[in-house]
This record gives sequence, C-alpha cells and structure tokens, in this order.
Amino acid sequence: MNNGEDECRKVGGRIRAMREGQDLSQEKLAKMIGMDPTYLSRVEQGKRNPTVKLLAKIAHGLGVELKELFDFSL
Amino acid sequence: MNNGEDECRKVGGRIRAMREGQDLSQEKLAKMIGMDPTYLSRVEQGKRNPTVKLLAKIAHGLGVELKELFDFSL
DNA sequence: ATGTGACTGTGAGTCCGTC
DNA sequence: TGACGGACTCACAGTCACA
Repeated sequence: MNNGEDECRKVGGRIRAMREGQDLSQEKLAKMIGMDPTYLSRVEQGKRNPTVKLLAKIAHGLGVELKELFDFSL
Repeated sequence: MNNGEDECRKVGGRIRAMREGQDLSQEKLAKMIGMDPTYLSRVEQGKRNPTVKLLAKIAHGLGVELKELFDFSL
C-alpha cells in the first residue's frame, strides 16, 4: 500500500493548478507568503510532506480555503 | 495574524468529532493505523502541527476522504 | 521561471511513564 | 479512557549555489 505519498503528490498538483490558474509564478506566490520558491517547487512536485501550518500559508496566499487543496475530485 | 494554529485546532476538532461519531477510542484508532495514541491526543487538541502523510493515515483509519478533515463548515 | 543537491536547526512523531 | 511530561530519533522547515 501507500503511505500518503500519493496524497502529497495530489496536494502538490492542486496547489500548482490553482497557482497557474491565477497566472502566478512560484516566485511571486512564495514572496507573497514569505516562503522560499525552491521549497514551494518541491511541495508542488509532491517531493515533500508539508504540515498543516505550511499548507494554511499557501492556501492563504492563493486566497482559497484550505479544504480546496484537498479537493481531488476535479 | 495567525500562523496556522487555528487550522491545527480546527483539523483536530474535526478528527475528534469524526472519531467519536464512530464510537472509537483514541487508543483503538491509533492502533488501527499504527500511530502513537499520545500523539493523536495532542493532534486532536490542536497542540501539534501534523503532516499530510499522518492526516492521510488518520483519514484512512476513519474511513473518510482526506478533504473531510478540512471541512470546517459544519 | 523552475528544479536539484546538500546542508543545518528545529519540530514531527514515538515511547516511557504518571495522573 | 484521555491529558500531560521528559527524552529520544528522524524527518520536515528553511536556505544557498547552481543548473
């Protein structure tokens, strides 16, 4: 089975999709919320296992609800 | 402003509500998914900042979708 | 503009108790 | 049964140089 790496990838994909949907670069979004662009890059690729606090920051930067980052049914 | 501690509390509350709704003890749920009961206790209280992988495990143990843990509009 | 390797410090997560 | 403490390990947060 799977440990949650799938979910990490899915969340990352959601973040990327919503960011690109707003024509925002990783750099700009990262700067808005005071985080490192290289770290954001890895989260979007599902190569990291982010915490609730970090995802809350990202959701805030995107101007969306936290639960939208977990809405994989699109 | 807030760092995401609010979200931690809300997620913890959701977990607790869904667990109690299934008449499950912290110990049993923790054992089901191979996690520490003391950590589950603290997560439910919003005193810890859990990762996606851990939340995926908890959601799986509760038999619900990950996004349901972030559905605060109830 | 995005991705990767390597790195350090701190906190996520586990295990032992006690109340 | 659940809350809390201490001590511990390893992974995550966060940064930099470079591609």
